[in-house]
Amino acid sequence: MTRGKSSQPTEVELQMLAVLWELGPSPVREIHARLSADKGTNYSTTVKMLSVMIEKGLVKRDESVSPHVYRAAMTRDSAGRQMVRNLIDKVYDGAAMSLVLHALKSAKASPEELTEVRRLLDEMEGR
Amino acid sequence: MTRGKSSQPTEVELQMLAVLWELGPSPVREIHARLSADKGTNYSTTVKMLSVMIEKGLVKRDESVSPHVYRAAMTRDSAGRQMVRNLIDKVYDGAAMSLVLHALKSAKASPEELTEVRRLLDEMEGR
DNA sequence: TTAGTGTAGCGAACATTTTCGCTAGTCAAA
DNA sequence: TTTGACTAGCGAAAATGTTCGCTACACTAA
Repeated sequence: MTRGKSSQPTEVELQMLAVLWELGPSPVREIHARLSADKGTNYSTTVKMLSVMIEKGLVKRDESVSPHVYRAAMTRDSAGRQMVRNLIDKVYDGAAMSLVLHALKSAKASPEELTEVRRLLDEMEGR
Repeated sequence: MTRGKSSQPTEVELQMLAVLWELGPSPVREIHARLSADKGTNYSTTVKMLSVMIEKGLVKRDESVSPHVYRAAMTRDSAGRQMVRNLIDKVYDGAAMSLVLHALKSAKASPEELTEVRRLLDEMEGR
């Protein structure tokens, strides 16, 4: 039971979560449809992955309805925040701004979004 | 389906790279010293990891000197950019700004850094 | 009832990553 | 030359992650 480490979702787990974030709570069938579309994996694989993820607490399941309904245990935002924090620590050695710059450069942002970033900057500078 | 494969460094590989980025080109001995300090792994493990990473092209080795000298094949910046791009795709579904906002929020930025971000924003808005 | 269809789960094969034991080469001090 | 310390590398075990085959149960149309 030496659990306790808040490990990041693995590659496939993340793929799974992405589907769930996109579809919202769904039965295996639908999740699998999306997954097999770009990976061609077996239905059993999807079921198994889901069950592994339940054990890890990454997804929740509603068993009260006929085809059980699965949903992501965390929102896209909170997973994102967690992974950003992780990336900042591991790669940028805590220098979050480096990551911000990289992200900005790899983006095609709308004016509204840029305005939002600007607003947050103002806030941080205490204006 | 041509799926581009940009296999990200694994957990331990990233840890290794981080040490290399911090120390600069170094012999195994020094790399191992850092690593075992926070992981307690064996010397052989460090050597092996390094050799695996050479095969994957993640590190380079200078064999012309007595204790061979290893260095990261990519800079912290370029690895960072790659991983940011990956994170944006996988988690934020292409919405880079969401990541920027998360990163900003988890940061304690210096005025200089904020100014730099602002400058980049101006540039992007074509001012 | 029975055949057929969709859902759930288990255990094991397989793949990849991480760890280490053991062997061997080099170099220099005794 | 022998010994001991350090360096390098190989192969395989251990750990983790991914895939699937096979079984079983529930439901419903005939």
